[in-house]
Amino acid sequence: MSTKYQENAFIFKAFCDENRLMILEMLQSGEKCGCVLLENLNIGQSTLSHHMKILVDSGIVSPRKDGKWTHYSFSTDGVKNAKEVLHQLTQVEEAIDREDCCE
Amino acid sequence: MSTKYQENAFIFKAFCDENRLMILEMLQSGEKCGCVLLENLNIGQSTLSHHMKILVDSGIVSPRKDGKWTHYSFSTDGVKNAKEVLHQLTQVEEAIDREDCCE
DNA sequence: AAAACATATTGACAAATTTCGATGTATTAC
DNA sequence: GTAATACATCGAAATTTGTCAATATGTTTT
Repeated sequence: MSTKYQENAFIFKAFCDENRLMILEMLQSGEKCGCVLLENLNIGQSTLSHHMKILVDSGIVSPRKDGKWTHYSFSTDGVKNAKEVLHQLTQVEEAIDREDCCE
Repeated sequence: MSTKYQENAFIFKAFCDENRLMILEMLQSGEKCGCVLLENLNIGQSTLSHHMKILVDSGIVSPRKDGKWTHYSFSTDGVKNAKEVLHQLTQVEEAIDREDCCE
């Protein structure tokens, strides 16, 4: 089991690493297979595999298996969800004349 | 110097830790000073200070110094910026009949 | 001025994350 | 069927991050 805090933190880990952001940038121009992503990054194949797992597990990216290739693209739902969660995490309640602490 | 990737990754680190998400949740009901935040978390004071530094440096939270207290609240601009960056990171270009790699 | 309080900083340690090289498993090409 | 390709998994090393206790700094209270 995991708390909602852990679950939400997990989503944003997708955006917390330089190489993952480069990967996402590449996916902006459409679906890409791992081998193409690898060509444009200075990391090893196993490291790419690790990052793709994080991106897929976060829900931001979807894999499409096709023979020996795996094609990755943005998950519309995952992205929408991340935006909703970000909005929810940062929204401020109506000011109901609440008091702060110490003064 | 730092790359845009590092800068953007840095913003989202604010949302990648369980305790920081709890802190943000507390700030939803309005400005809070460190001592109040500390009361509601199971971490030491120096650890809170560390997390607040990350939140402030990410731009999501603003500090307001008032005597011996520091009051923290959401930064409207910082939150807006994070949302914009998330949108930009995840937007897919128009399908310009681009080719994928291998098949 | 002394004591108490709020917060920041430092140094050390533990835990998590990133990375690599080696190896395993499919699938495709010859 | 053998070789080559794409990707996953494993184990280990390196790095980063979260945490604490101790200490320092500044403010308020008495």
